[in-house]
Amino acid sequence: MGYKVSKAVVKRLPKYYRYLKQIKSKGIVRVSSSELSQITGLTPSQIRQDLNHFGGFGQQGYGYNVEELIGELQNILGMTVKYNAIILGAGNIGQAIAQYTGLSDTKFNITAIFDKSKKLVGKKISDIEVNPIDYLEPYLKKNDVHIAIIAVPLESAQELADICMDNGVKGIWNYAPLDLKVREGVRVENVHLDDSLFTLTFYLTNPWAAEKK
Amino acid sequence: MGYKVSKAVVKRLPKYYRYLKQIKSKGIVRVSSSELSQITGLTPSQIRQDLNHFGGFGQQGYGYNVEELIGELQNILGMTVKYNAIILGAGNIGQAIAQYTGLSDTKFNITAIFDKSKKLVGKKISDIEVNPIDYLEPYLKKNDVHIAIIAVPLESAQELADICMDNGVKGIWNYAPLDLKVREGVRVENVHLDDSLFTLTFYLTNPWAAEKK
DNA sequence: TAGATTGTTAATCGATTAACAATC
DNA sequence: TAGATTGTTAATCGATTAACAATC
Repeated sequence: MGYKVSKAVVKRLPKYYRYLKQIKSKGIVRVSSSELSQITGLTPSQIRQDLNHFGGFGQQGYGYNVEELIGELQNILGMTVKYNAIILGAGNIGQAIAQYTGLSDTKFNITAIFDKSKKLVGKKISDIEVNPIDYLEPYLKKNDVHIAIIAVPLESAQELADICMDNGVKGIWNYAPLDLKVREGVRVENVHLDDSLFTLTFYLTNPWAAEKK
Repeated sequence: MGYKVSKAVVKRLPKYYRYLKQIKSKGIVRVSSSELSQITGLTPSQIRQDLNHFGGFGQQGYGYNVEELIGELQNILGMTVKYNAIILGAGNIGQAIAQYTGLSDTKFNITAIFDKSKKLVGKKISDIEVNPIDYLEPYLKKNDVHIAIIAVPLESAQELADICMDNGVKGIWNYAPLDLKVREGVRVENVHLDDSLFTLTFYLTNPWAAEKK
């Protein structure tokens, strides 16, 4: 703890969390790295290595306490921190995110939604009213917003991201199909849906390329 | 061509495609690996290595012809192959995918949408009528469906995926927050939205972990 | 032709896996 | 205590980067 962690490790953490929750729902109290290996498909070594980046959560001869490990992962993943987020773009994607209920064991908090379309402004999406996009900047100045979720078309994405970054936003969850340019200290996570589809059609088209693992 | 390609390489291909389209729209005709390096942030070496998995598309002393390389990437990524896809789940995510216009330079083709909710059945989403989920199996038997897009809740995802795989579907684009179990020869691409969000909150919560690259 | 830039091999770096001593 | 399983170091594997000869 306190040193760099490779992106490969970070991307596996939510996966551990997901499987542990599943295990817990079956009433299982303890789990070993080799049991986790069987259900996740990762190696026991890798699982132990990954977790040990953040602390020794296991116990020799016993394994890991499921509930305890879930708690640790919630801390590690920032699920216990209150983050205020706003959604830019109230189209299907924006609405889907606003209505997504899977974040209920999280302190993640959507405080406002903005859209430029007059048709959508004023509409309520899971109890949050859609604001005109002009209100974005004043809103950011008045409120403490940590994360901006960008669900607008390609054209306006960078411009809106800039406004957010100019006003203290430190994390961007980007659904627009481009790589946003961000300043030092700001973190972007991209959800490039079409990239993902193309990797699928790639493998269907080139079965010979079939990945080693 | 004809041997295994690592997943890391495959994931960069759509990125190349995206940047090349952008370059082309600026009227640029040729590009070198070092120019591509500057705009993508990847190294020239890596770009040349990646492309050479699929053929020698460049020319010494010249670089790459932008339009030609775009064409090659379209072939490689399967954009020139006609794939029939169906969407399972007509909620926000399903609708967003059905309405997404970014696939226009693709032969990718959404032929049907299914949902279990009576409220949605019969509704038209970009000219495609939503069918009841019971029609899924007969539809698959009658039509040639290559890809199933799973945009249903966690609970029904695996069951529906099984029906699809039993009836010839070879690719699954999965939006449900679980890792689907698939049989030999079937390819899944997961879009785990919450995993993505958690990697974002992870970095905001643990700035010391800030990724090397 | 000379200059530029590729394609490709070799060197380096980092991530995964294996092994094992520590210990519950 | 004996058995199990971790935490952690060492070995292996694979991916990235560097270098350079081939060639347009």
